[in-house]
Amino acid sequence: MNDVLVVDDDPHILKALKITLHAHGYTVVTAHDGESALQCAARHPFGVIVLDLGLPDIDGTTVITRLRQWSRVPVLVLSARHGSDDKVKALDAGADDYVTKPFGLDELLARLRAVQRRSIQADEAPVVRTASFTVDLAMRRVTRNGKDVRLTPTEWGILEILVRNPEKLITQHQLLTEIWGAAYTKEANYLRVYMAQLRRKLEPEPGNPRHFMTEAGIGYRFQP
Amino acid sequence: MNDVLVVDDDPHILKALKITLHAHGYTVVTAHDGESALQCAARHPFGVIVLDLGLPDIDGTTVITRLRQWSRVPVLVLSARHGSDDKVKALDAGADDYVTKPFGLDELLARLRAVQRRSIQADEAPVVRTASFTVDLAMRRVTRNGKDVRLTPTEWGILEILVRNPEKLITQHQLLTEIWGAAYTKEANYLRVYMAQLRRKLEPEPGNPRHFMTEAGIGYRFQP
DNA sequence: ACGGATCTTGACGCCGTCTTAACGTGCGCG
DNA sequence: CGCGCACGTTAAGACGGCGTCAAGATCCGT
Repeated sequence: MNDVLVVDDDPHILKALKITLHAHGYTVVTAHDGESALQCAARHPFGVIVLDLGLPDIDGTTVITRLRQWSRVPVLVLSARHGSDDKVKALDAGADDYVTKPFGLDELLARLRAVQRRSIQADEAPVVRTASFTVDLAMRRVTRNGKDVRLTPTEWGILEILVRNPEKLITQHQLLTEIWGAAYTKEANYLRVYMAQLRRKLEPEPGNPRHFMTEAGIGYRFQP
Repeated sequence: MNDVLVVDDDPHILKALKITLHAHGYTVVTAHDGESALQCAARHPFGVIVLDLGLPDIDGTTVITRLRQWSRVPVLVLSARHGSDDKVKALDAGADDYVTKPFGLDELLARLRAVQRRSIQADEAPVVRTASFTVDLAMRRVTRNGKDVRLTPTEWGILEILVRNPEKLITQHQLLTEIWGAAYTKEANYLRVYMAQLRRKLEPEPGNPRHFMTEAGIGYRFQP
């Protein structure tokens, strides 16, 4: 859902936005008029659409209206016009935000984040599922076979770090400093104790871990 | 859900907004600083909050951050500062839109409509029922076995935050800062006293709580 | 000013969590 | 083959948080 569709008839702005957004981790698709923008949006589900109001073929507000007949994708409008009439029309047509040129790129990025955050919240909670248990980061809750699993604060701390970095190797040093503080980097024993408890509570076979893998001498890795 | 909370320290702007919004069908409540705004928001579910960044007591961005710890109500920020740094901070803290003064009233109204339209899907039932009691957030009333239960202001404050976030774990820190203020984050004792009172008034078995669960070392969770 | 409700504060026993240590196991390396 | 290292497992004691109660202190309406 990090795909963004940028619609503008000015090739310079288009190129600048494409480069900037790409540099910030977005996958960018561009369109230069309203019709192709609508077709693009219909063919591919974007996380957000950046739309210039001054398009050669159809009015930008019309684009929003037609888009809103079947899609709820967040739309951020760009415009050179400062007239509040245009803003009102675009927003009431279904736009989610409105930025007038010239604009700061960091402001645009912040508004993009704000607009996207809302649509994500409306859609789904940050939940991580595995074959044997489910972790709900927002609710701070772990479920296994439909039953809640009771975790102590330390257990949850470790689980959260691992689960937020799936497939990624987390060093013992990282875990120890994050949970206990920088003074405890030598207490690898703590990790062994708590990893054993986590596995006993969450793994189908605590002796043969499938989700909490240990990399000897380095750290641990969470496998969804 | 047409209630709007307007937060501004300038009484003239406050009055002007109140009149204008009221003329357009909104029910308006006003606050003149950050603390009272947060308390207002905790006691009454608003459809949208209009927040000026320049408040006398706490930074507007901080208000948003604290509000976002337990509420998803749409927030529209007003500010005299054109600097994009302020915009970025406010938006990333969780604001939904940002308008710089001076602004057109019709633009503000349009942005209000846009912000509210998005949150419609997320709107919540104002009354929460459990097996043993019923909470009406709008009426500020708790019923048990058909009888009204009398709650003190503090008891209600805690209950409301918990009930507005069903299933979700609320940290002691969140509760203490929202009810007593940021200076009381060490007084976990208060929570124990009031949780005991809430359970005595609402739980079938205060000793074996079924709805107000405590997560040792972290906080509390409301179970409908 | 008075009285009741509400909030603050302290003390106590209980229980869960953390810490720590000891022991067993598997693996690599000399 | 045996030694050492890292890891897994377990258990016991220390520690701190939690629930509970009750006694002041404070707020508020009459």
